[in-house]
Amino acid sequence: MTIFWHRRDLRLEDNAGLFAALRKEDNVQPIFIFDKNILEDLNKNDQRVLFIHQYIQKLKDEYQNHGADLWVFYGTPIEVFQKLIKDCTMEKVYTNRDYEPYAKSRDEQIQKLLSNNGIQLKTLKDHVIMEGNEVLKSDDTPYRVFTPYMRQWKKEVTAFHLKSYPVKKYLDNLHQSEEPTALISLQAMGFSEEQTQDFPPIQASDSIIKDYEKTRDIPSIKGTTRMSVHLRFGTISIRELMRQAQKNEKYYNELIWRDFYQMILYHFPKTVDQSFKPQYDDIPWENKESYFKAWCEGKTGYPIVDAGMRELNNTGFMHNRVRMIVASFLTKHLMTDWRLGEAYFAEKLLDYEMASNVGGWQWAASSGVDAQPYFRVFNPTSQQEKFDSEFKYIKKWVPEYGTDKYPEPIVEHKKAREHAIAVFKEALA
DNA sequence: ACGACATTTAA
DNA sequence: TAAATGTCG
Repeated sequence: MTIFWHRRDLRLEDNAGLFAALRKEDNVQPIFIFDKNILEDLNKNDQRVLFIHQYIQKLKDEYQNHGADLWVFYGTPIEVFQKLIKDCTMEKVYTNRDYEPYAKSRDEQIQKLLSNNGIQLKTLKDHVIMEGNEVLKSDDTPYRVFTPYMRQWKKEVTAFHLKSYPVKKYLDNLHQSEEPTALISLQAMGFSEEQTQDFPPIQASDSIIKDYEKTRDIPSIKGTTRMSVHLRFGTISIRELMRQAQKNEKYYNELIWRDFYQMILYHFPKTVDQSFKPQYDDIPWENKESYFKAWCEGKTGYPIVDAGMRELNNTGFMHNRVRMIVASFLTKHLMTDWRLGEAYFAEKLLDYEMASNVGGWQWAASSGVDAQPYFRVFNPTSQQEKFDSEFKYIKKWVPEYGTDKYPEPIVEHKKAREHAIAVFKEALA
């Protein structure tokens, strides 16, 4: 028997690792593990667990339509594989590569366990178009600036990189099972079954892609594809989306940003909690609790910031333009450590992707790769005038804006800006 | 038996 | 896309 291990690739179609397993082996048994190491740190109403559970059910149904079954486990990966090694005879395990620090160490451990038992672990590229070491500078070191990276990426990409893996042709090689196993319930894992947030459909709208550059920065309209959560959990294939994105270069480039940040996290895993530019770890963040609380609750007195934070708190999503505004506000106006903001997003965002989130926060804090310079501070008022001039987005999330119930600004823009620039300048001198 | 061209395949 | 394989006169 050959095991195929689903992780952040919760789909049958155009799945690199599943394709490789099915083409080269027969008797392929797919599995998924609800990983206790990850789940134990989450709130019990975490909507991501619900999202995964729903798509696992769908995957299981799809496998069953082909006479097979998805085995779903609840435990740590090590425990689960120890049990699998005991219970069935397997020669190989296939899976798709994951570039996050936890995933890398988990996979190293599993590889050791397997090889001690004479089992091979085969990993494939699936989550990105170009992997960490595929697009390098001429001196073979990784790019640190997006634009030259993107140029080189485009030079190297071929139609073949974007081609779908025809998994369907080989589904006969799935291990056939007469009676399907039950799917563990959310309740049994200590999670709520109540869906309080909407999950976007797996469908990038063609009209959104076509008009992307005209509408993507306006948070009051549906101008972005909302594919992030599906890319995060692999319910859509990046290759398929990239092919669609070819219709609009701006959108296509945004997806290259995703490869870029995945590549950066792969090469520089320390950036998860350390500044990419080390001197930025000397910045004396003020981390004033009342400011952070006001930011989290959307009560800063800056309506575009507050609207964003309330959208996040209510829906698990925030429009990308507004993510940049609130991140700049927290790190610069409120002089709060970007790690606190990053952690808050990590807790709240349905589409949370470590590589992009860390990259984005370090960009805002000016500490990252290709970051904005520290003296450039978003002006929340002019951002609002530019991107929500009619207060549509603000009115939706901050209905009391303009009444006496709405708070006064907790900091004054000009003073906060000058203060931040002075502190950054001194710390970096 | 050969080159020109078409089709398939690779991961 | 580029290499390998297939088809045809």
